[in-house]
Amino acid sequence: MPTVRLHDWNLAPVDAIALQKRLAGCVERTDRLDPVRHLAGVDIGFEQNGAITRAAVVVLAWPPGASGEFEPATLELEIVEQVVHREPTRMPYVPGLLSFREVPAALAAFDQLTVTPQLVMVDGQGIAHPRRIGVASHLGLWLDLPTIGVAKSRLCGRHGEPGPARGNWTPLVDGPQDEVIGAVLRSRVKVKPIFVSPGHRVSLPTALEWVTACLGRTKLPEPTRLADRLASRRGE
DNA sequence: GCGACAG
DNA sequence: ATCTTGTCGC
Repeated sequence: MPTVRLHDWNLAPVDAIALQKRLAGCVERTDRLDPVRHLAGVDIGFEQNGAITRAAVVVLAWPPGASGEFEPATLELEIVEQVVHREPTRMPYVPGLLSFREVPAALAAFDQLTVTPQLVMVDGQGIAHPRRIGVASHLGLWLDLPTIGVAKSRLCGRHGEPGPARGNWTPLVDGPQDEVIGAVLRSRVKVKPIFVSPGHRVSLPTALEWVTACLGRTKLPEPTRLADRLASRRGE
Protein backbone atom coordinates (compact mmCIF):
# COMPACT_ATOMS: atom_id res chain seq x y z
CA MET A 1 0.00 0.00 0.00
CA PRO A 2 1.58 3.26 -1.16
CA THR A 3 2.23 5.87 1.47
CA VAL A 4 1.47 9.44 0.59
CA ARG A 5 4.52 11.56 1.16
CA LEU A 6 4.14 15.25 1.68
CA HIS A 7 6.81 16.09 -0.84
CA ASP A 8 5.10 14.20 -3.61
CA TRP A 9 3.20 16.45 -5.95
CA ASN A 10 2.49 14.10 -8.77
CA LEU A 11 -0.25 12.23 -6.99
CA ALA A 12 -3.15 10.28 -8.35
CA PRO A 13 -6.45 12.12 -7.69
CA VAL A 14 -7.47 9.78 -4.92
CA ASP A 15 -4.18 10.36 -3.09
CA ALA A 16 -4.26 14.09 -3.70
CA ILE A 17 -7.70 14.28 -2.12
CA ALA A 18 -6.56 12.24 0.86
CA LEU A 19 -3.63 14.61 1.31
CA GLN A 20 -5.89 17.64 1.12
CA LYS A 21 -8.13 16.28 3.84
CA ARG A 22 -5.14 15.84 6.07
CA LEU A 23 -3.61 19.23 5.33
CA ALA A 24 -6.90 21.08 5.68
CA GLY A 25 -6.66 20.61 9.41
CA CYS A 26 -3.42 22.58 9.44
CA VAL A 27 -4.81 25.64 7.68
CA GLU A 28 -5.17 28.58 10.07
CA ARG A 29 -8.15 30.84 9.58
CA THR A 30 -7.27 33.41 12.20
CA ASP A 31 -4.81 36.28 11.89
CA ARG A 32 -1.21 35.48 12.51
CA LEU A 33 0.72 37.95 10.47
CA ASP A 34 3.64 40.25 11.04
CA PRO A 35 3.61 43.94 10.17
CA VAL A 36 3.40 44.09 6.40
CA ARG A 37 6.25 45.83 4.61
CA HIS A 38 6.16 43.73 1.47
CA LEU A 39 3.21 41.94 -0.04
CA ALA A 40 3.30 39.62 -3.00
CA GLY A 41 1.00 38.55 -5.78
CA VAL A 42 1.19 35.10 -7.37
CA ASP A 43 -0.26 33.68 -10.54
CA ILE A 44 0.43 30.90 -12.99
CA GLY A 45 0.22 31.08 -16.74
CA PHE A 46 0.96 28.63 -19.53
CA GLU A 47 2.92 28.48 -22.76
CA GLN A 48 2.99 26.14 -25.71
CA ASN A 49 -0.57 24.94 -25.39
CA GLY A 50 -0.11 24.19 -21.72
CA ALA A 51 3.11 22.22 -22.01
CA ILE A 52 5.05 24.83 -20.06
CA THR A 53 3.94 26.29 -16.72
CA ARG A 54 4.89 29.86 -15.93
CA ALA A 55 4.85 30.95 -12.29
CA ALA A 56 5.05 34.66 -11.60
CA VAL A 57 5.58 36.41 -8.27
CA VAL A 58 5.54 40.16 -7.84
CA VAL A 59 6.62 41.78 -4.58
CA LEU A 60 5.27 45.22 -3.75
CA ALA A 61 6.27 47.71 -1.06
CA TRP A 62 3.80 48.69 1.63
CA PRO A 63 2.53 51.21 2.49
CA PRO A 64 1.80 52.65 -0.94
CA GLY A 65 3.03 56.01 -2.08
CA ALA A 66 0.21 58.26 -3.14
CA SER A 67 0.31 59.40 -6.74
CA GLY A 68 -1.64 62.38 -7.95
CA GLU A 69 -1.70 65.37 -5.66
CA PHE A 70 -5.42 65.55 -6.14
CA GLU A 71 -8.17 63.10 -6.78
CA PRO A 72 -8.52 60.60 -8.08
CA ALA A 73 -5.65 59.31 -6.01
CA THR A 74 -4.33 56.21 -7.66
CA LEU A 75 -2.80 53.40 -5.73
CA GLU A 76 0.94 53.50 -6.30
CA LEU A 77 2.55 50.31 -5.05
CA GLU A 78 6.22 50.15 -5.88
CA ILE A 79 7.42 46.91 -7.43
CA VAL A 80 10.33 45.77 -5.32
CA GLU A 81 11.00 42.50 -7.12
CA GLN A 82 9.46 40.18 -9.67
CA VAL A 83 10.31 36.66 -10.67
CA VAL A 84 9.20 34.21 -13.34
CA HIS A 85 9.86 30.51 -13.16
CA ARG A 86 9.18 28.13 -16.06
CA GLU A 87 8.98 24.37 -15.95
CA PRO A 88 7.24 21.53 -17.76
CA THR A 89 3.60 21.22 -16.77
CA ARG A 90 3.16 18.21 -14.54
CA MET A 91 -0.57 17.78 -14.05
CA PRO A 92 -3.74 18.45 -16.00
CA TYR A 93 -6.31 20.84 -14.61
CA VAL A 94 -8.80 19.08 -12.37
CA PRO A 95 -11.38 21.16 -10.46
CA GLY A 96 -10.54 20.92 -6.78
CA LEU A 97 -6.96 19.80 -7.37
CA LEU A 98 -5.56 22.98 -8.86
CA SER A 99 -2.84 23.35 -6.24
CA PHE A 100 -1.10 20.17 -7.32
CA ARG A 101 -0.73 21.67 -10.76
CA GLU A 102 0.35 25.16 -9.73
CA VAL A 103 1.98 25.18 -6.30
CA PRO A 104 5.23 23.40 -7.26
CA ALA A 105 6.04 26.06 -9.84
CA ALA A 106 5.02 28.83 -7.45
CA LEU A 107 7.37 27.45 -4.79
CA ALA A 108 10.23 27.41 -7.27
CA ALA A 109 9.52 31.04 -8.09
CA PHE A 110 9.53 31.94 -4.39
CA ASP A 111 12.93 30.30 -4.05
CA GLN A 112 14.31 32.95 -6.35
CA LEU A 113 13.07 35.86 -4.26
CA THR A 114 15.60 37.86 -2.29
CA VAL A 115 12.94 39.46 -0.09
CA THR A 116 10.29 37.56 1.83
CA PRO A 117 6.82 39.12 1.85
CA GLN A 118 4.71 39.17 4.99
CA LEU A 119 1.50 38.64 3.03
CA VAL A 120 0.71 36.89 -0.25
CA MET A 121 -2.30 37.16 -2.55
CA VAL A 122 -2.90 34.17 -4.78
CA ASP A 123 -4.98 33.92 -7.92
CA GLY A 124 -7.48 31.25 -6.92
CA GLN A 125 -9.46 30.13 -3.89
CA GLY A 126 -8.27 29.91 -0.30
CA ILE A 127 -10.61 27.94 1.98
CA ALA A 128 -13.51 28.48 -0.43
CA HIS A 129 -12.87 24.96 -1.62
CA PRO A 130 -14.77 21.64 -1.21
CA ARG A 131 -12.21 20.45 1.33
CA ARG A 132 -11.29 23.96 2.52
CA ILE A 133 -7.84 23.95 1.03
CA GLY A 134 -7.62 25.74 -2.29
CA VAL A 135 -4.40 26.78 -3.97
CA ALA A 136 -3.95 29.85 -1.76
CA SER A 137 -4.25 27.82 1.44
CA HIS A 138 -2.00 25.07 0.15
CA LEU A 139 0.70 27.52 -0.90
CA GLY A 140 0.45 29.40 2.38
CA LEU A 141 0.81 26.18 4.32
CA TRP A 142 3.91 25.27 2.35
CA LEU A 143 5.50 28.67 2.61
CA ASP A 144 4.26 29.15 6.17
CA LEU A 145 3.18 32.64 5.19
CA PRO A 146 -0.14 34.47 5.45
CA THR A 147 -2.06 34.11 2.18
CA ILE A 148 -5.33 35.32 0.70
CA GLY A 149 -7.22 33.72 -2.15
CA VAL A 150 -8.47 36.07 -4.86
CA ALA A 151 -10.46 34.22 -7.53
CA LYS A 152 -12.27 35.53 -10.56
CA SER A 153 -15.03 32.96 -10.35
CA ARG A 154 -16.69 30.52 -7.97
CA LEU A 155 -15.59 26.99 -7.23
CA CYS A 156 -18.15 26.12 -4.58
CA GLY A 157 -20.53 27.74 -2.13
CA ARG A 158 -23.70 29.82 -2.31
CA HIS A 159 -24.08 33.58 -2.27
CA GLY A 160 -26.33 36.47 -2.99
CA GLU A 161 -25.58 39.31 -5.38
CA PRO A 162 -23.34 41.92 -3.73
CA GLY A 163 -24.41 45.55 -3.77
CA PRO A 164 -23.53 47.76 -6.75
CA ALA A 165 -20.96 49.94 -5.00
CA ARG A 166 -17.29 49.17 -4.97
CA GLY A 167 -16.47 47.50 -1.68
CA ASN A 168 -19.91 45.93 -1.26
CA TRP A 169 -19.81 42.23 -0.54
CA THR A 170 -21.91 39.27 0.47
CA PRO A 171 -20.80 36.15 2.32
CA LEU A 172 -19.98 32.99 0.43
CA VAL A 173 -21.39 30.07 2.39
CA ASP A 174 -21.22 26.33 1.96
CA GLY A 175 -22.27 23.11 3.64
CA PRO A 176 -25.44 22.24 5.50
CA GLN A 177 -24.54 24.67 8.28
CA ASP A 178 -23.96 27.61 5.94
CA GLU A 179 -20.32 27.85 6.93
CA VAL A 180 -18.88 31.18 5.79
CA ILE A 181 -15.94 30.34 3.57
CA GLY A 182 -15.32 33.64 1.85
CA ALA A 183 -16.81 36.80 0.39
CA VAL A 184 -18.10 37.86 -2.99
CA LEU A 185 -16.67 41.34 -3.43
CA ARG A 186 -17.65 44.06 -5.85
CA SER A 187 -14.18 45.36 -6.64
CA ARG A 188 -15.39 47.58 -9.46
CA VAL A 189 -18.69 49.12 -10.31
CA LYS A 190 -20.64 47.29 -12.98
CA VAL A 191 -18.18 44.43 -13.11
CA LYS A 192 -18.60 40.82 -12.11
CA PRO A 193 -17.49 40.44 -8.46
CA ILE A 194 -14.39 38.59 -7.28
CA PHE A 195 -14.20 35.81 -4.70
CA VAL A 196 -12.05 36.51 -1.67
CA SER A 197 -11.26 33.88 0.92
CA PRO A 198 -8.72 33.29 3.68
CA GLY A 199 -5.74 31.29 2.51
CA HIS A 200 -3.67 30.64 5.60
CA ARG A 201 -3.04 32.63 8.79
CA VAL A 202 -5.55 35.32 7.74
CA SER A 203 -9.17 35.83 8.80
CA LEU A 204 -11.89 36.75 6.35
CA PRO A 205 -12.27 40.33 7.70
CA THR A 206 -8.55 40.88 7.37
CA ALA A 207 -8.49 39.33 3.91
CA LEU A 208 -11.22 41.71 2.81
CA GLU A 209 -9.41 44.69 4.30
CA TRP A 210 -6.23 43.92 2.43
CA VAL A 211 -7.85 43.18 -0.88
CA THR A 212 -9.91 46.34 -0.66
CA ALA A 213 -6.85 48.38 0.29
CA CYS A 214 -5.02 47.06 -2.76
CA LEU A 215 -7.71 47.90 -5.28
CA GLY A 216 -6.68 50.34 -7.96
CA ARG A 217 -9.09 51.16 -10.70
CA THR A 218 -9.19 47.62 -11.90
CA LYS A 219 -11.20 44.58 -10.97
CA LEU A 220 -8.26 42.75 -9.43
CA PRO A 221 -6.14 44.00 -6.52
CA GLU A 222 -2.68 45.17 -7.58
CA PRO A 223 -0.68 42.16 -6.35
CA THR A 224 -2.77 39.68 -8.30
CA ARG A 225 -3.20 41.96 -11.28
CA LEU A 226 0.52 42.46 -11.73
CA ALA A 227 1.31 38.79 -11.24
CA ASP A 228 -1.41 37.97 -13.75
CA ARG A 229 0.19 40.27 -16.26
CA LEU A 230 3.61 38.76 -15.74
CA ALA A 231 2.40 35.19 -15.86
CA SER A 232 0.53 35.80 -19.09
CA ARG A 233 3.57 37.64 -20.44
CA ARG A 234 1.49 40.63 -21.43
CA GLY A 235 3.09 44.03 -21.48
CA GLU A 236 1.18 47.00 -20.23
C1' DG B 1 -28.20 9.40 -12.30
C1' DC B 2 -27.71 14.65 -13.28
C1' DG B 3 -25.22 19.02 -12.89
C1' DA B 4 -21.17 21.89 -11.25
C1' DC B 5 -16.58 22.62 -11.79
C1' DA B 6 -10.66 27.99 -9.19
C1' DG B 7 -7.10 28.01 -13.41
C1' DA C 1 -5.67 28.71 -18.54
C1' DT C 2 -5.49 29.86 -23.84
C1' DC C 3 -7.14 31.01 -28.68
C1' DT C 4 -8.60 36.27 -30.61
C1' DT C 5 -11.32 41.71 -33.32
C1' DG C 6 -13.77 44.90 -32.55
C1' DT C 7 -16.07 47.74 -29.46
C1' DC C 8 -18.29 50.31 -25.51
C1' DG C 9 -17.12 53.51 -21.76
C1' DC C 10 -14.45 56.49 -18.51
